[in-house]
Amino acid sequence: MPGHAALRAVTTPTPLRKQVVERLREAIIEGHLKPGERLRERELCELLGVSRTSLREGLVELEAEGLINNVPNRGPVVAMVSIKAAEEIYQLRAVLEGLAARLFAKHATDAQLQELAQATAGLAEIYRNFSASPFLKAKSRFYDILLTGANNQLVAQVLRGINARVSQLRITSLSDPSRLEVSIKEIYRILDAVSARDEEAAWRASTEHVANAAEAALAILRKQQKHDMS
Amino acid sequence: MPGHAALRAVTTPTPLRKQVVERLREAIIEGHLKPGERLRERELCELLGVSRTSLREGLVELEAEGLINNVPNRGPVVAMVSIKAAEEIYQLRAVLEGLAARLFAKHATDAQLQELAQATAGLAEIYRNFSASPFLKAKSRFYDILLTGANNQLVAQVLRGINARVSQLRITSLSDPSRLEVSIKEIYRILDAVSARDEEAAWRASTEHVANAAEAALAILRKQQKHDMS
DNA sequence: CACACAATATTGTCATACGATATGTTATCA
DNA sequence: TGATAACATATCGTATGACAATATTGTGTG
Repeated sequence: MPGHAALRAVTTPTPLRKQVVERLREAIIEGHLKPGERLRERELCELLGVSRTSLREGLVELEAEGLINNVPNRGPVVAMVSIKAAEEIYQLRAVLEGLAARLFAKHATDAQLQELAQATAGLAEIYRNFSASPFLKAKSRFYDILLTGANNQLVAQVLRGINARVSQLRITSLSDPSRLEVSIKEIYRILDAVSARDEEAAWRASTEHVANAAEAALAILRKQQKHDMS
Repeated sequence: MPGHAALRAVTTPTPLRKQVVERLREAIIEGHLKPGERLRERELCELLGVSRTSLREGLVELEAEGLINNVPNRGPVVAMVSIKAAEEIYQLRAVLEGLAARLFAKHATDAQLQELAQATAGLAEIYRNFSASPFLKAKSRFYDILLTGANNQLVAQVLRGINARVSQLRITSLSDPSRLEVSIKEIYRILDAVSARDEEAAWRASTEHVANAAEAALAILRKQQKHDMS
């Protein structure tokens, strides 16, 4: 927009609390704060440069998200994701993504369908000359489109919430390279189903995709845990 | 060792923040705080007899739960449940309860199955000489058993969260008396399915039950809204 | 070495303060 | 008069300091 340089976009500065939440969430997902680790308020205040007031409000939000547990009079601890919890997460994810796919098949515009097709093609392309970071980015793009087209913000919100917890495990589709190829095929199945506006097929393809991913991930997790014990 | 935490919980008084959350949540669900109503911190502090610190921490939690919206520099507002939001909630509830029923069919002990049968019988009994409050209590008992037997705490937690939002609508199964009888039949269908350990049937019975309830509730909601406009 | 006990750290809650933004009111001017 | 600018007030976002209650750590004693 030329002219009127004085006009700034109406932008409310992000509240400190939100920034706290974002930075801590990232630190937990990235693994800089490890499961079981205690979080001392004083430390975090200094680290983030905010007052206890804002910090504690942020912690409450993270607790609601399930990323930390609050032990009375001991303060917050980075949540431990047990294998049981991981199973629960995958069970939930399956029906959530299934629902999203079904709703996408029902509601998505043709433009959104096309976007999803492009995203899928991009995913396959990256897979051919593989590289991790772009792959994850492309996958996240796929789900963004899917959730937008599904037109159910609540499902999107819940999915985002539990995804943070899965990320903590750092068990992605990449952990088991042998699954990558079949994983891509499963995604194409989802795309085909929604393209055909076949809700049932979209549901099946999506839930089965998650179930398979869960199987692979949980196998790795169980092996890891056994290893940890020695 | 788990179990210690439970012991401590008995000993320690519930934190003020939690009490704030409970009381406000109840006030919202009961309709004493109405959708769209502004919540002034100062007022609530006096009303609840707590400091702004504790109150605000509670508000953060309620916001995460979706019961209030925070408008920057204007403070929290009791969330408005639009018809669109209600639709989204019912869509989500259907798959969550479906999953719970399926998991119950798979994992529940025989004792839990029997409990569920009793709860269902109790529900039918109350229906015969009807009275609202015990009916709702019995229904909530049914779901408690179902969710316990499903053995997925995450699903239970999410369901509890969104149920608070549905309650806000004060559209219960009671709003449409003509649906009550068929509703009971649907619940028996769920019971029969899980009793037979038939996961697929449990899934179908449960999702269809919610879908039917949604249809009835949304019809009433739409009518209400039309009426509000005049 | 185990155990009691004192010293210290940390959390939960409160009161107070102050700038920034939003709302409401009054004064001013065309 | 009606619109608008200037001002006054309410409320939020954040910070600081305080203090009791509980948890953790360190120390001395039997």
